[in-house]
Amino acid sequence: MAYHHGDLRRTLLAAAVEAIAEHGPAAVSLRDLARRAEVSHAAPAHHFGDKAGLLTAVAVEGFTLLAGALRETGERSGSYLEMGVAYVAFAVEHPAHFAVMFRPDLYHADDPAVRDAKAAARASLTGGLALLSGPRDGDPAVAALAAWSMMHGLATLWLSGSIPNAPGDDPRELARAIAVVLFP
Amino acid sequence: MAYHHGDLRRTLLAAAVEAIAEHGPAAVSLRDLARRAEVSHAAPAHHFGDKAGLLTAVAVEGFTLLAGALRETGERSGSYLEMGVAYVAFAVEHPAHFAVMFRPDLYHADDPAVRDAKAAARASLTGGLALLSGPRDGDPAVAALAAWSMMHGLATLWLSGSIPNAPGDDPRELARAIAVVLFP
DNA sequence: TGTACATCAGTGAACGCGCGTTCACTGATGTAC
DNA sequence: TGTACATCAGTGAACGCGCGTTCACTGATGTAC
Repeated sequence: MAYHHGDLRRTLLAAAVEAIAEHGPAAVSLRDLARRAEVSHAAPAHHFGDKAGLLTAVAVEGFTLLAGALRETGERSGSYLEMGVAYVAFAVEHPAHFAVMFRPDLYHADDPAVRDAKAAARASLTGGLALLSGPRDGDPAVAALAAWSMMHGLATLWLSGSIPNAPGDDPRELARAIAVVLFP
Repeated sequence: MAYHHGDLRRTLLAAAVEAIAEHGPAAVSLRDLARRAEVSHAAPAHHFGDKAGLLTAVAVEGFTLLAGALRETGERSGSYLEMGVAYVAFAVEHPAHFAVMFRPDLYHADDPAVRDAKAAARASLTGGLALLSGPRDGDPAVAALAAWSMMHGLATLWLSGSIPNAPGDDPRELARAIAVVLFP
């Protein structure tokens, strides 16, 4: 094995995502990541400084992925409802990122990279609001918060296993069904 | 100080809620609780067995409180919408309980007491659906999931500090506003 | 009312473990000449 | 093409810390008689 790994940063990040998916963000240890990546236990600190630095990188990656998925879905489908479905799909497909992103106490939330990525995701989301067809009465900011809350809540409940009697259900289908209740 | 504390179990539970509110459920240690309660570090294990046992007790208390608040609000107001507001109010007033309740990986989710308390909360919630006035088209189970997701999502986003530009806003008011979008 | 005894809540010392952090180091890589 | 040197990624030993768990114990309480 080479002394220089080549892409240890990316490897460690992938190991972190794997570990978070298994045991949650709080249970991640730098030594465990080093073990998974088969490097010395001091190597992760070399790249990320500390645990919060590592989770910051995960959060940045998460918000960037989410922003991209939302924007892409909006452009492709032209549907705000489908953007909501994409939000839930992102959470289900990237549960580790999702778990970190909304735990700002665990990472350096004031890091410029994470602020930028978060802003991009938010811009994708609010930009999609214009796709809602027809005139709606009421504050559009309230409608946006309603939609965000609903999709975020469904994703959270699904990931925690709280939604009953739906073992085979696809969360994307559930998202679509409840989104129709909100925006018939 | 008396050798027998008298109500150490309750004291430890209160200390746990305090510690969880400060550092999250994953960061709780039995030794820290003992320190807060000013007892020997072996005492908590005597009462709860282990950390999961302690968090099980917190979850039971949380679901019981939530079930009571929902039922009481439904009976008093006769409004499904106000029950949704009460859900968010519970989360904001009992953030530690709320944080534990939906992390079943942290406690003994198959414990009968927690199953019962969870079922009671669910019964309060679904019972309130009957309060919705007027005939609604569509599956009532979908409408219930929509409402639950929305309120749960708002609570989660609020607690994580994700809702922007609303420093002085009362989350109960936000809940009421977005609930109206769902059930005009 | 008093005494003996069972029960149980809480103690405190001891253990081994995994953790984050530090630090002098070593091996690989790239660049200047 | 060859050599010298700077840079930096990763090493591995060492440290102190807080943790959960165990276990023989002790002090308080309640009950039987």
